[in-house]
Amino acid sequence: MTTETEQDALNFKIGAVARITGIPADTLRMWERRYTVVSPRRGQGSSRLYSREDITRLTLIKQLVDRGSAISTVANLSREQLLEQLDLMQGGSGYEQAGRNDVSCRVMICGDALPLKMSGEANDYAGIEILGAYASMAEFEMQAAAQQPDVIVLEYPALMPETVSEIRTQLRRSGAKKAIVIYGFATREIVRSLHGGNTIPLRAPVDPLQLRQQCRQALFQSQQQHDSHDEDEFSDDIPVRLFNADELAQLAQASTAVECECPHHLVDIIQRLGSFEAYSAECENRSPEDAALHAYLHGATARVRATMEKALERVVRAEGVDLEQLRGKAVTVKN
DNA sequence: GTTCTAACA
DNA sequence: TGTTAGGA
Repeated sequence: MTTETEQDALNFKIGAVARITGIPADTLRMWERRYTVVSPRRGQGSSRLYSREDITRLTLIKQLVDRGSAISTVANLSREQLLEQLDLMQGGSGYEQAGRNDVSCRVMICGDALPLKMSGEANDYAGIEILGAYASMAEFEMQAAAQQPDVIVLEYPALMPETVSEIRTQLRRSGAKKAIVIYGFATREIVRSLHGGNTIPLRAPVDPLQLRQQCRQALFQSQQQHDSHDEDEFSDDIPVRLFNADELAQLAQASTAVECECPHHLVDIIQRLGSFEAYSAECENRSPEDAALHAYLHGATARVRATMEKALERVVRAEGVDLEQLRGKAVTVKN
C-alpha cells in the first residue's frame, strides 16, 4: 500500500495500455515508431511507461482510426484537433436537442470517447435527454451546475484513488442523483467502493443501449429512494397489473363454478408472483449494492406475471366469465 | 513480458 | 498499414 501520488499516474506499461485502449501492443509500438503518436518515457530496461494523458490521447486516436481515418493523418494532431475531427465526423451539433414529450432522464456526460459514441446513436436515446457532453472536466462542471442533470456519466480511462473523490465532488456539485462511472481500468477495491450509494461503476466498453438503460434505471432508483412508495407506478419496463387483488379474489371464486380448476391455479400463481414482485421491488430500494440484480428480478417477475395474467384472462373468457362486469364490480369495491 | 528490426500481405 | 518472425 503505497501512497498513491502523481507517480502512479505515469506508470502504465504497454500491456496495460493495450488492454485499456484496445490497441494491440504491437500496433502501439508501430504507431510510435512510424508516426510518433505518443512518446512514452522509458523505465527499467527501456520499457515504455505511458501517462494518463497518453492513454486519453490514444483513446481519441483509436476512435478516429476506427471511424476510418488513416493513422498517418491523425497521429500528430493536438488533443483539441482530435476532438474537433471527431466532432466533425459525428455531423456536429447533436447533443442538445430537446427531450421528447415523455419524462426523460436528464443526463450530462464527461469523457473522451463517450460523447462521440453517444451522439452517434442519438436517435436511440428515447427516454434520456443528453443535456451536454464535454471532454473537459472544468467545462463539464460549469455546465452541470447550471443544467442540474438527473444523472451524470463520467468516463475515465483508468480509475485512480483520487478519481473517486473527484466523482463524489462532481456528484455533489452537479446536484445529480446518480453518477455512472465508466472506466477502462481500475483496481477491485476502487470498483467496489463505487458500488452502492450514488455511484454505478461500469467497465468500458459500454454499449450505448446499455448506458441508456443504466441512466433510466439510475433515475428510477433514485426516485424510489425519495418518494418512499409509489405502488404500481413503475416506469416503462414494468407491465401494469391487469387485475387487482379484489378482481383476482373474485376470479378465484368464480372459477369454483366451472369444472376445470385452471383459473384457480392461475390466480394463485399470479398472486404469488405479485407478492414476489412487490418484494423484489422492495429489495431494490433496501440494498443499493444489489439494486441492479433486484431490478432485474423485479422486471422479470413482472413480465412473467403479465404473461400469466393474459393466460388467466383467456382461460376465464373461455369459461364464459364476464370480465367487464367483474371489473365494474371490483372497482366499486376497491374505490 | 518487453524491445527491436525486417519482411510480408 | 497492420501483423508476424526472429533474436535479445
